[in-house]
Amino acid sequence: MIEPRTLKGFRDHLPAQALARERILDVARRVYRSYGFAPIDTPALEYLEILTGKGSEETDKQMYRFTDHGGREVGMRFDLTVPFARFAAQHVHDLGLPFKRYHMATVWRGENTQRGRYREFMQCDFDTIGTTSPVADLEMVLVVHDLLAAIGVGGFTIRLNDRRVLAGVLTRLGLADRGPVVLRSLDKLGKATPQAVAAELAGHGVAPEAVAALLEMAGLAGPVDAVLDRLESLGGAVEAGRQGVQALRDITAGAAAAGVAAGRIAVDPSIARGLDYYTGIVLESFLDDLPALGSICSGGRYDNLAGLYTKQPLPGVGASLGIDRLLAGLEELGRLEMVETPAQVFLVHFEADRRDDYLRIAAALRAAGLAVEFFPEAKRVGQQLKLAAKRGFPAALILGGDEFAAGKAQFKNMRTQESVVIDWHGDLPVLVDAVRSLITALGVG
RNA sequence: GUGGCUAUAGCUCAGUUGGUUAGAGCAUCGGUUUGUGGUACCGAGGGUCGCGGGUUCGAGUCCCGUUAGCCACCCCA
Repeated sequence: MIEPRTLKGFRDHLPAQALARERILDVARRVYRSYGFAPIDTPALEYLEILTGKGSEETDKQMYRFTDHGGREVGMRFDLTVPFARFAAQHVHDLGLPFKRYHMATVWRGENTQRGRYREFMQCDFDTIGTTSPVADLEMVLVVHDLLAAIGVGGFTIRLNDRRVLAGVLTRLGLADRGPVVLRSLDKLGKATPQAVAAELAGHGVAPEAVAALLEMAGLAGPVDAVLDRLESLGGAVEAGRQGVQALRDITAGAAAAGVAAGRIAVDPSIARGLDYYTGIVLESFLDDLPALGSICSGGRYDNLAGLYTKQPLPGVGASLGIDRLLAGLEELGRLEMVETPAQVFLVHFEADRRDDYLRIAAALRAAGLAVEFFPEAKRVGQQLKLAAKRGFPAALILGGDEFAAGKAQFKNMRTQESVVIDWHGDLPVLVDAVRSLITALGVG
């Protein structure tokens, strides 16, 4: 016997999880489309040279790579941004600018696993390229907001920052050339204590007064306007800093104008984002009830997406929903509805010799847009209902010899165990209409 | 990739200083009930104690390795 098992960091998805996942994907698709983002897809496998060199050495090390049967060096995509850069460089002429796309697909990273961190996971990216308009930045924030609200994740906070604010403060502190190191340390705030981060900064040779200024900046919290005013005085003397603060003012004001509740958005100067290619606004979002999970949706603005593949400058802004991390979080919070069937009606197989009647009824219900499962065996009714209950069916339709004789049917609400008798006189459309309205009344139509 | 913790039935766990045929609850399946599920009663299946090696008269229990999970670093969704 071969032991059935899966690779470290790779998982099976059982119906309850897979249904929850598909539901979120449906919501994401709907929200992205509602802003005009169009779907694209790219291959899972690319030439190695396309994928390497864009990220850090770290990502190169984490990439799954091999030599294919034709002797080509290939790699599996580890995010959706790099393939999109290649895609954009290759197809700009057909796309026209600005171009908005969404891409929901699996990516692979050979790194160590942890809760909400796997080696195979799905990302749901959306980006707008070919425009530097602040409207596109604002739209990114709005999409993230609508997305998390529509998924129903509970309380969440979108944390905003702007790379230029950081740059301004760093320049004023004489640390402009130490950017990456300093930002990486500041990015740990929230996970590590301020003292630990201060010690780390000092270890990098940052002067004590600069450490104090950086920690004050990163620790700023509270009302958006107050934070922005303080940031202005910390880094506004430098042009980049001034621009960054202004951009954040624009976006927070625009979000409010678009109807986003004030508490959903915060300006958090400690948000730096590891990836170096962000140049303007950066964003991370957290579940209020599980901030330790990390960001479930992150993004930002970049100056030039595809510089490696084309001379045409392609600025853009976009974000990515980490659906697997989000699912891990929602499951931990007990906020996932664990239903094991996508169907609405369980049709009990009561009398074996009535098989064709059942098939006719099921077909008519399906034609009316209802999802119906017809049990394949004429087993005991109790057993069939037990299975239906376990699977989470909202309703069961029961027709035995008595019902057929009287031209009736039992519609059973599986949650309350209450039955309604439908009098359909053997007239199929009447039965279909009755079932459909009962399903609608249950709120699962 | 580095370090720490963990690993007994599908799940949650018990298992006395190493000592005979490894237990419980829940879940599953069958029956009480050839027409009605989450309760009750009866019964059944299911474990080479993650895997491999070592110490020992004897290992679920001790040691080493390995695989997987969790946590921290790193990085990130």
